[in-house]
Amino acid sequence: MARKSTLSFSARQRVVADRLHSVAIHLLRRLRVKDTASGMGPARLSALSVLVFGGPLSLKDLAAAEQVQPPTMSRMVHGLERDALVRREVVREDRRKIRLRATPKGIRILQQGRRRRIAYFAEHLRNLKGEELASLEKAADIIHRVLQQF
Amino acid sequence: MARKSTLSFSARQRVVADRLHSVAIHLLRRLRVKDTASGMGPARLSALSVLVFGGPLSLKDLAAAEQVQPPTMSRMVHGLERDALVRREVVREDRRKIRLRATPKGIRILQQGRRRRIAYFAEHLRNLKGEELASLEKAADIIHRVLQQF
DNA sequence: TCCTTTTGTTAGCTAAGCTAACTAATGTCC
DNA sequence: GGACATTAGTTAGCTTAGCTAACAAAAGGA
Repeated sequence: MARKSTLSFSARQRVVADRLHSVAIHLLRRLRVKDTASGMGPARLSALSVLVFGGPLSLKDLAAAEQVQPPTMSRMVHGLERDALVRREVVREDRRKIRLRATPKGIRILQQGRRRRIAYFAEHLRNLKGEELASLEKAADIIHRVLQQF
Repeated sequence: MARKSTLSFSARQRVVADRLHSVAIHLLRRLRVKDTASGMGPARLSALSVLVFGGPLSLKDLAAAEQVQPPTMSRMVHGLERDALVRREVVREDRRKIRLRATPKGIRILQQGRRRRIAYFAEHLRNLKGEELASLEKAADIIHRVLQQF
């Protein structure tokens, strides 16, 4: 532990960033296994989750939220509509736009998948002590705050 | 804070799992932006990183590490070879197998990309207090340990 | 030797990413 | 009101990444 004090402050930030980056990647890689049950690819799941948790959006806004170009989202929405997970509504004030909304079926399927992931992860937290769980909770809050100022 | 004590232990595990899951997704989504500079898709970056940090592997093992089927990895390796990021070596003891190894160019490009991501993330940790940084570090260790028993 | 298993590839499909070029609706300026 | 520019979404056509099925070649074992 003595070595820690020899690290400059900014080097320590890099170390922490590196470790969190690494565990985030590996965590999501493990949890991804549970998504195959939904029958949807990760891109669709992610787009659908934006609509479910963030409310209706235009195609352009949804594309931006997913960091994807409009044509890509256009086709993804087609697939989601075909499977009745999303429906489009006309926007009377601006008839160029479309309003994309998750259907009840879309909401249900997404939440089931989410529950599967969370349950699987929570399983593996069972052996942690209460104090360790508290550490994780605190870290989640800190990262959440950090992300807001990105 | 009083409400916390009304949660059962397993409910608290689910809450923590949910929050960590959520911040992990959003963190990686932000950092992904920096990967466009590498000119490689996420699948290639990820496969290459396994070779760089984990050493040479057979195609089958690399496919398993990436949770992908052998034909998928076969094509990905072709692309990586074409760009001289990976090379294949014969395994004299078993001539069915190939040994995949990252080239110096592959190593360099991957490490540059990784540095970009880490630096970008570390930037945003600058405003944290030392105590908060320590919380994040502790959490990363705990998650790392949890992942090992998946 | 002959059969089985293992490793990797090929063929052919779908989904997901991109840019370029288009249509339709809206906004602006005279 | 008409001409032009801007904005929203789609279409076309390309690449990459995922899959299964079917195959070839090497290794292993009866």
